[in-house]
Amino acid sequence: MPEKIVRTRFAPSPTGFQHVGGIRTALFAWLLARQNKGHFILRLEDTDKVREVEGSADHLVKSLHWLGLEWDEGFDKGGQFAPYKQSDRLESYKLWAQKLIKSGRAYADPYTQEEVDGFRKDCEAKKKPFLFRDHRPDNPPKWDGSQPLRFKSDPKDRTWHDAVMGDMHSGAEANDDFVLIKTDGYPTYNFAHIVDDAEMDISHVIRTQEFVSSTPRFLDLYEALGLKQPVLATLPFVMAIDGKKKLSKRDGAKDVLDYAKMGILPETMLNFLASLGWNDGTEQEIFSPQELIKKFSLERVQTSPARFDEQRLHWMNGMHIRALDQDELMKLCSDYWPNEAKDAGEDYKKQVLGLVSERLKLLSELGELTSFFFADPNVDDKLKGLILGETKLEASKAKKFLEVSIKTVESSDFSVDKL
RNA sequence: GGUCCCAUCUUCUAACGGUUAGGAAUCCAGGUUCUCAUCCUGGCAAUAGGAGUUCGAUUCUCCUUGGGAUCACCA
Repeated sequence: MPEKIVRTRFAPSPTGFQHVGGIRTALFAWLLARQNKGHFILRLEDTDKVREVEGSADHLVKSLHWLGLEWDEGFDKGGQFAPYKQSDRLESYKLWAQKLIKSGRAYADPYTQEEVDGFRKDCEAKKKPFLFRDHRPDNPPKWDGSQPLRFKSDPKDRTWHDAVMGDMHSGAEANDDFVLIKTDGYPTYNFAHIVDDAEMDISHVIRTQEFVSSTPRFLDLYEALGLKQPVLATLPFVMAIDGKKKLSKRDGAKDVLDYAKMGILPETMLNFLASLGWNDGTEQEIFSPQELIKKFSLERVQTSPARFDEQRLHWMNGMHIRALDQDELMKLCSDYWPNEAKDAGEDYKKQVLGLVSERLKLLSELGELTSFFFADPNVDDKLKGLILGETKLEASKAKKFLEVSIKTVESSDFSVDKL
């Protein structure tokens, strides 16, 4: 039997920029696909029209391009299972929904929003967990799209295997009747991603921990739809610097392209993100993208969360900068020269770069590190006046200026305290 | 509150049930380099707590504690 081809996907929703946590998920999915000569698919999960942010898709494409995480099929370039944008796939979801209705596994939710909220509050007051299925209507109306379509869950104990987390289990409480199709006609994530993964023949679903608690529902849905479940791989969170919360935009996570602006190299970012939750078991710390592809394995992914430590990122960037040859570095630096250097010749700049490349951690440091190579220093007139009694500094006087300065410094008590 | 996940230095992490618990970032002390940086040497620093299994537990089991996630017509 031929080994099934590995097909992984990255499926963000267009709600703004990509932060490094999301990118790490993309990276691991990409690594797995590349390692197995499989396909990496970029899908856009744009079913929440309220949260959608203009320009997100372009920004996403730009971010992945910068990192070199190229995809084989995607919402912007098509492919065998196009379209790859959920809002273009509504017919598919309706078809699968009809199947569920026919088999008695989906029903129209007859309640108003207020009624459901009432049920919920009731349970809260009684300190009981709220389960929609306790309010399942006996004779639901025929679904006409004006009501939410709900999944009729099959609550039971479930066990499953996660390629990273190992054996997992959950009780029947984890299953409930969730919404499949909203009243705006769009499917929910819970429904849409299952349908898409199946139709796009995704072999490995890689995502972060927040979905663990919904996994029993996904399993329920696979069963009801008669679909084979893909390999599930759950990644630990990338935590914010303070280590208290998963990294998120709300708590100040940075746009991955901000790191590009700072002069973090893409290979540094990939290396660093890979090191957050994965290592090859040796003491090697610096990996090229090619080495990552070769050595990555889901089995060696951690189960515990890691913090995003920028200090370590900067160190790693220095290591990657030093691994470049001067010509490559020269090319990358082109946007980072100080204003003073705009009239300087390439050869001169190259020499300057040679002098500072050893100490560069971020390309954006190039300006302050080199500006004095391109401009005469600005000597404070007041200081000159103080020492020489005059403010004009000609070549003949410069020597005297320095001599006096040295004497002044030497004769003073040049100690930390005095300073 | 229900359900679920997690737990080694400050941080990222290594350790077939047997190691003086290793490496890396940071910090400190030296050395090399006319400065800085690079580089080299050394140092500080951890198995959350308690039971159990075992000749032996960072590793397996249970409890406690702590942290996190999720309980939406968001993903």
